[in-house]
Amino acid sequence: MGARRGEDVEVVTAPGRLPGNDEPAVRERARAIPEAAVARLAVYLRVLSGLAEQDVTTISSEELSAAAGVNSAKLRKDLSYIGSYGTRGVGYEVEVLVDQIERILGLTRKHSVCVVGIGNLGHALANYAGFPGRGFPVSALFDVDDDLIGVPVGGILVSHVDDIPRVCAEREVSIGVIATPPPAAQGVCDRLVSAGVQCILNFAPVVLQVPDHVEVRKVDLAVEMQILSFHVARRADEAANADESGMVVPG
Amino acid sequence: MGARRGEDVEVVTAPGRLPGNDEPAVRERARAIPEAAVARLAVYLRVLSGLAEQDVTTISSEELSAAAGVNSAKLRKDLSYIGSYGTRGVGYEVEVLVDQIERILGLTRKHSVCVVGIGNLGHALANYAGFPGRGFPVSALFDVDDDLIGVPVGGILVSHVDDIPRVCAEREVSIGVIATPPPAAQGVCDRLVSAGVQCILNFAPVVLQVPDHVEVRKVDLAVEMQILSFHVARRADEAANADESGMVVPG
DNA sequence: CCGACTTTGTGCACACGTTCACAAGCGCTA
DNA sequence: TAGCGCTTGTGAACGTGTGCACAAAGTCGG
Ligand SMILES: NC(=O)c1ccc[n+]([C@@H]2O[C@H](COP(=O)([O-])OP(=O)(O)OC[C@H]3O[C@@H](n4cnc5c(N)ncnc54)[C@H](O)[C@@H]3O)[C@@H](O)[C@H]2O)c1
Ligand SMILES: NC(=O)c1ccc[n+]([C@@H]2O[C@H](COP(=O)([O-])OP(=O)(O)OC[C@H]3O[C@@H](n4cnc5c(N)ncnc54)[C@H](O)[C@@H]3O)[C@@H](O)[C@H]2O)c1
Repeated sequence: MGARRGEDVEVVTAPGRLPGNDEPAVRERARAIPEAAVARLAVYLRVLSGLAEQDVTTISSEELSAAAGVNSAKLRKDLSYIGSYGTRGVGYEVEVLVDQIERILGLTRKHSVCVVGIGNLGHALANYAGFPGRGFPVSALFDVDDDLIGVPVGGILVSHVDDIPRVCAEREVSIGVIATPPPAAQGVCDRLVSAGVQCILNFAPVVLQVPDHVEVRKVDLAVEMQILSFHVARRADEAANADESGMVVPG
Repeated sequence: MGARRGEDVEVVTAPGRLPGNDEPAVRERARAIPEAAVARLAVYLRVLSGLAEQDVTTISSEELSAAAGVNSAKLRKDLSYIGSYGTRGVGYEVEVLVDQIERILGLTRKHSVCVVGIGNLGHALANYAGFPGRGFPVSALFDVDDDLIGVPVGGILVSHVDDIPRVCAEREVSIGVIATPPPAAQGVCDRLVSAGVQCILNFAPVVLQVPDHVEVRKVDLAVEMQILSFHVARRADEAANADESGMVVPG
């Protein structure tokens, strides 16, 4: 290994210098769980919760992976990131896995959520029973529309966006959901950040600029649609190519 | 190159044998665009459309990448997958890029969308102006609730799920959006698939089983929240570790 | 107590995706 | 036309994620 090519220019990776760069994700501790694995753990957790309700007490990696729609080796590797809680020759205890995944995902602590922008989407989110049911109580709603302020939606009164700092502090909001029109999103984001919210879920189709310590995830339906569209197009292309090149003309 | 290690076991990649395996994604043609790049192309497209409206005619990879929130090298590589449409020393013509990305994403063709499950979320989706605005006209709505059948939502009458085959064929639906309660999702999915829908966007928190030729994307808000929760927890852990190990106790 | 059988946990190789760094190419100026 | 400065396009290194295949470790029947 090493100097395979003759012109290695002493790549030293600039030890600890790097000015204001992007911080890919993890640097310090090597024992980090891959982001992709975290997303899957959340899925396993949902499947396992369902199984627990059906009084299933034990499950093998093969069965669980089928239910979660993944490869069984991947499932075992994912679970290995959080520890060794299986019994060889038997499988995993459902309850143990639920507890351990919840621990790793930080679900032992409740995370209060606020929704900003109580329009079509905001209403649906505020009324969604799936959040509180999974440890994410919606505890504050915000909008700028005077007709909405003070109105109860899903059992919670809508506050004015100007009150974000106070209300978020009082109700210990740790996750902010942005469901405003695109032009308002960055402004709302800035307010949330200065109110101390460190996690943001953004539905507005804009790229948010945030400081390094804030985690943003976005849900962009148009992008999802376009990815689907791409696959349709690619498939059509392949079919066309197959017709042209490979296929023997019948007759 | 070649036999670096002493025990090369003649890895021949089993020429064309592979029985009924999973087909990871692409195999045949090497000139495939990475999935991750496709998602970003959709984002670039949105940014570029905004620029075009502001009469920006030319943009460099540096500027565009900043606006899209990615590394400029990544942006250039992404664009290189679709061809060479830049001018060295100058940058890219906005209009050209828009056209080319739309071509690759298959957006030259309109993709009719249907929404199944017109509850809280389904209403929001049916009323969402962002879909038709981006080439995805919502052309059919379905539910099982008799009180909803025949009612107009967002200008379209709600049909009964039993009519999925007929209505989807008539209106040439190519993308199905599932917004039903979780237990109904798989059934709805099966109906859509047998009606010939090949792309599905699923909001119900369940793992859908579909044939190989159907493309499914899921939007799972609880999973998104849990990923955010994980990062909060990890951050808290790191802080605690830093306190314990490294930091000098003051005083 | 042993040996057969089952399933986990993981080392390893490969595939995919990201980033760097720079030659190639273009426009502009003299 | 030659030279200069700028930006693209990409080869190659690197890092991350995936999947195979198997040893390790357990259960269970005899
Ligand atoms: N409706 C959908 O199904 C859907 C789907 C995908 C994405 N989105 C995105 O979600 C966002 C909301 O969509 P919608 O359909 O609910 O829009 P909407 O117009 O129905 O609601 C927007 C709400 O935000 C409020 N608002 C405006 N400016 C604000 C500000 N500065 N601070 C706080 N609140 C403010 C408005 O008063 C309104 O109540 C948009 O960005 C949209 O692109 C919506
Ligand atoms: N509301 C949200 O913000 C939100 C967020 C994330 C995920 N989801 C998920 O989206 C789905 C819908 O959520 P919602 O809040 O709109 O629920 P909802 O109960 O308001 O609406 C569900 C609708 O589906 C219809 N339906 C039931 N069975 C059906 C069937 N077999 N075929 C067709 N339609 C059927 C019902 O009549 C109802 O109109 C759920 O799976 C939910 O978990 C919702």
